Amino acid sequence: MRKDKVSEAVIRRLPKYYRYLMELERIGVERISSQELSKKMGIKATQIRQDLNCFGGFGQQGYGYQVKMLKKEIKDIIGLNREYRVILVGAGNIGQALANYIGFEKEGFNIVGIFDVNPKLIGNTIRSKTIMDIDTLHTFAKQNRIDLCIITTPKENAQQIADMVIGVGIKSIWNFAPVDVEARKGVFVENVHLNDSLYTLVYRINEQEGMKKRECLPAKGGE
Amino acid sequence: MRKDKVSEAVIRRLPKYYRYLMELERIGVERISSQELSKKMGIKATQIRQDLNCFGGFGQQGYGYQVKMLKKEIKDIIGLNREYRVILVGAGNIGQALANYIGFEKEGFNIVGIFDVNPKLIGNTIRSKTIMDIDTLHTFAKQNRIDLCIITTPKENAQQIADMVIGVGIKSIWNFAPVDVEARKGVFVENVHLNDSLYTLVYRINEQEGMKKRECLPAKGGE
DNA sequence: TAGATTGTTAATCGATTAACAATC
DNA sequence: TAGATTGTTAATCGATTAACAATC
Repeated sequence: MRKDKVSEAVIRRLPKYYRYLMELERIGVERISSQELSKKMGIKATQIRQDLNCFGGFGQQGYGYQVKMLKKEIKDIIGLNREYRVILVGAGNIGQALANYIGFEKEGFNIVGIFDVNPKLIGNTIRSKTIMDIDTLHTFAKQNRIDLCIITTPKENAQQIADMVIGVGIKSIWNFAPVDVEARKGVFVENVHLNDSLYTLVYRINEQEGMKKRECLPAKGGE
Repeated sequence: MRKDKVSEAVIRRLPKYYRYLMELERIGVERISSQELSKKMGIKATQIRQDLNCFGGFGQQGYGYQVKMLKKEIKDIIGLNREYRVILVGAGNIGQALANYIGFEKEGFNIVGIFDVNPKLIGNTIRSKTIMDIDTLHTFAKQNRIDLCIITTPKENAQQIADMVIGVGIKSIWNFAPVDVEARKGVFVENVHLNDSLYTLVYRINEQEGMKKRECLPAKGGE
């Protein structure tokens, strides 16, 4: 049965389920129990069942889950059963990489406009899409239905771009600039923060080394 | 006082603190209270104090925190007070974007080797670093001290590359391939999963729309 | 039917938040 | 000193996990 509110933690796990189910389907697995899936994914079976039951009872007692069906369900739940019209603002390193990445297109994300300020980039094409002058963004966004805006500008411009595209009615922003883009209620922002990701990794490296040197653990019994 | 174990949640917030403190220092703010910082960051003041006290008492009662000092402390805690020698495997779209991004270099991450299988890429240079044949990776990694390996290969090769670099003693992996790279204890892996990030964003878009259509909320009192 | 495995309730665990004494 | 704000303990909240009845 459906839960009244799906927690952030569950939402974050949905794409992971999708990923594993895609792979299982690809290698021809027909059914899987929460137990088996648990072992593969490294999370508890009971959590899997709990998570899935936020959206419906997709399994069958004594049998498990049909991989194909469950994958399809999760695909629908995430919203990958439709197409998305995407614009990308900032055609630098990361912008170009994302525009070139065909994985997104395969899942229904179509880049319909690429924008930049740099005159050297304007007019160039990425996968047959012309990079347009950022001054034309406002008009373009008004004239075309756009579902999602990717921001890959320097951090100084990110919020300004966000405000502008929100102003013309765009409801979701995938931000790669290293600032937290803010938006009014009803607009969805996902801040990626690659730096942060790297730093947590680096923290762990040093945490271990630090243990020895710093002796920061209050001795808690023997060991 | 230092906590015996710093939770994952706290670790994930450290780079965010660092980011905000960098900005505060840049714009010339000398001191800040947990209350003010709370407002800026959108997290509770009490959580900030709780978090910081995992590592030490950096504040002063009745005054707050010295921005410069606290930034320095967090920088040290994360481990950004030293240099890292990095190799990058997979010089495709994302690999090139990361190799070109100077932000990492500024924080002490030096790319000392770039590798690919593609003969068309091998020999090319990215920021004056030559792309080398992946067959030379094993020898290279043995002969050079390397702190971190960035994997930007297709998903099919990611685990294999990981196993190899772990085999020659590399202790941390920043993986961009859309699979969960596994590693033995003592090796740190950060799986980035850009797709997952996009999908959670997309989920939110549809969640809202879904509300109306599906009527999945059990009516809980009025409204 | 017997065996397996789900869906779901209840218990546990951990993280966030409130409250306040300590102290600058 | 009085006011401000930390550091820290205790309370709350939410997420994970265990347990088991339901059922295929």
